[in-house]
Amino acid sequence: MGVTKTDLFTDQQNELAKVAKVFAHPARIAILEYLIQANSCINGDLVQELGLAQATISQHLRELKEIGLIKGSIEGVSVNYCIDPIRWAEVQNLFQNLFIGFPKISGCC
Amino acid sequence: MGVTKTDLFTDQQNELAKVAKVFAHPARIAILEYLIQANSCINGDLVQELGLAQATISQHLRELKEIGLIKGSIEGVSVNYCIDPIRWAEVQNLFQNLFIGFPKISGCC
DNA sequence: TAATTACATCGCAATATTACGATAATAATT
DNA sequence: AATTATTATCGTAATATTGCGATGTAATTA
Repeated sequence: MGVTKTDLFTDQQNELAKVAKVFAHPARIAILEYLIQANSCINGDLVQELGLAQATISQHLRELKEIGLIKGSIEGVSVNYCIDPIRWAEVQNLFQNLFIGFPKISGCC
Repeated sequence: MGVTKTDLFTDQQNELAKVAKVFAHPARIAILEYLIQANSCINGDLVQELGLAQATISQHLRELKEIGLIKGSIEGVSVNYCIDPIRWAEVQNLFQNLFIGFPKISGCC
């Protein structure tokens, strides 16, 4: 079928999966890492940096924006993107909460 | 096209994206959360718990196994699955390293 | 050995993702 | 107003993912 049965799962599970999906592409990881070190950048910078077409970068930026990880502000003729620190911490906690649920002490099998 | 241009990115970026893809489905999150609280379980438990078909659960288990997050050991006629603590910590670090790269102090835009 | 139990794999249909050329939209510049 | 620069959106082709019935496989039991 190809359609996820979201009604079978909790809101938290669906939310974490949706966020993880945004991290599930190396171009979006690369964009985030570039934003971390550059603090902010425009679409054209990323086209230069990553070697993907402008339309493709724009599409990845939209997905990052839709999940709230980045924000864009119009800066003259271009759009300045940067990480949203609030959302960033929120997403960090989402993953953290899953990981700390399994303490490494318990060697089961 | 539909095929990711992995050659444009670093091994680390591709690895993190590949791991994130495994987390990018609520059923796999649910399986991991179930394993955290139950310590170990068999395929049939998850079919009962999640309400997906046996073949579907088996497929999700394979993806979790392929990335190394879980291990399965034959237990009579069934297979006992549990989280691999070593790999779990490794994956936790992969995400952690990305998140701590952006300290929340820097309010940019 | 035949039947049973539990899981993996195959094959398929429905849907989603990825990449990009073409084109539209918006703001600055001439 | 026309041009330029930058980004967003549309449409499309190629590929990937999701879910499940059907079938295969391996170990246990009758």
